[in-house]
Amino acid sequence: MLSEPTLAEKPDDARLAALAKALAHPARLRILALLARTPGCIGGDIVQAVGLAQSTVSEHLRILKAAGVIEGQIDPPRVCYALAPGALAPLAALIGALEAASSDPACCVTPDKT
Amino acid sequence: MLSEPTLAEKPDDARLAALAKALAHPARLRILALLARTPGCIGGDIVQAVGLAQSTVSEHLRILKAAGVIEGQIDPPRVCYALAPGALAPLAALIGALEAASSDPACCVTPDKT
DNA sequence: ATACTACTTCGTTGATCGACGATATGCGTT
DNA sequence: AACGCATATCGTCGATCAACGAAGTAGTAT
Repeated sequence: MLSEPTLAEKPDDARLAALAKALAHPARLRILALLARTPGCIGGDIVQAVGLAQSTVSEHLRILKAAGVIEGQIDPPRVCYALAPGALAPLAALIGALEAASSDPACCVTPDKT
Repeated sequence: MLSEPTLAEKPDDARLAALAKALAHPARLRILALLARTPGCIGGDIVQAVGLAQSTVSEHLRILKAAGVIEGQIDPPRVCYALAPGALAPLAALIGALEAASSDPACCVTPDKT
């Protein structure tokens, strides 16, 4: 008998949660904003702009790369980072759907008790 | 002398990061999806749909409320939950801007070395 | 008053995160 | 070969997260 899918049966949720987690730190948002206005940023420039230790920034960049949000092209000894096209589209679609649903005026209709 | 703002001087980043963090768990995404298609959900229904312990779901609901993503209307002894209109608009705007920037073909232009 | 329901909070546990300095790695230059 | 540069990784520490069962809280019904 088929039951309603549990949490573990919705891989999309885990993927979207991972995307959201990549954005869930101010430093990573700052890095993304920098890459948005300066395509092709060098790691050292990012370290300067963010104001954290080089190893910390490197870790944040690693997290963003692992989530597929940015790409890094090696130009030894530097790495040239850029936003990955379309990487956030699934999250954009999710949030768009939630925003559309939240505008529905039928929220919180309490059942008639008479 | 004014320097480039550091991380701590961009409160928007922290707020947007907090919004993203609220979405950074599959269970919370599942709850939001449920509320999107069933406005006005009772806590007990959410517990059944998510498949976690009641106290765990309560904690996730608390996190979503604290982030302002959902609202809860008390109808004793139940609570009626719904998506908060416009709560994710700032995150939608951020992601939209990043997506627009990532489509820019000027990515990773390496400086001419001659 | 008590009993029940639904939800919130607490305490615990193990896992994960984010900061850093120190160190390792890979590449190009000399 | 050695050196320098830029980046990646490691180890550590304190903080935070997410799961649970148990206990607490608030409102309603009897």
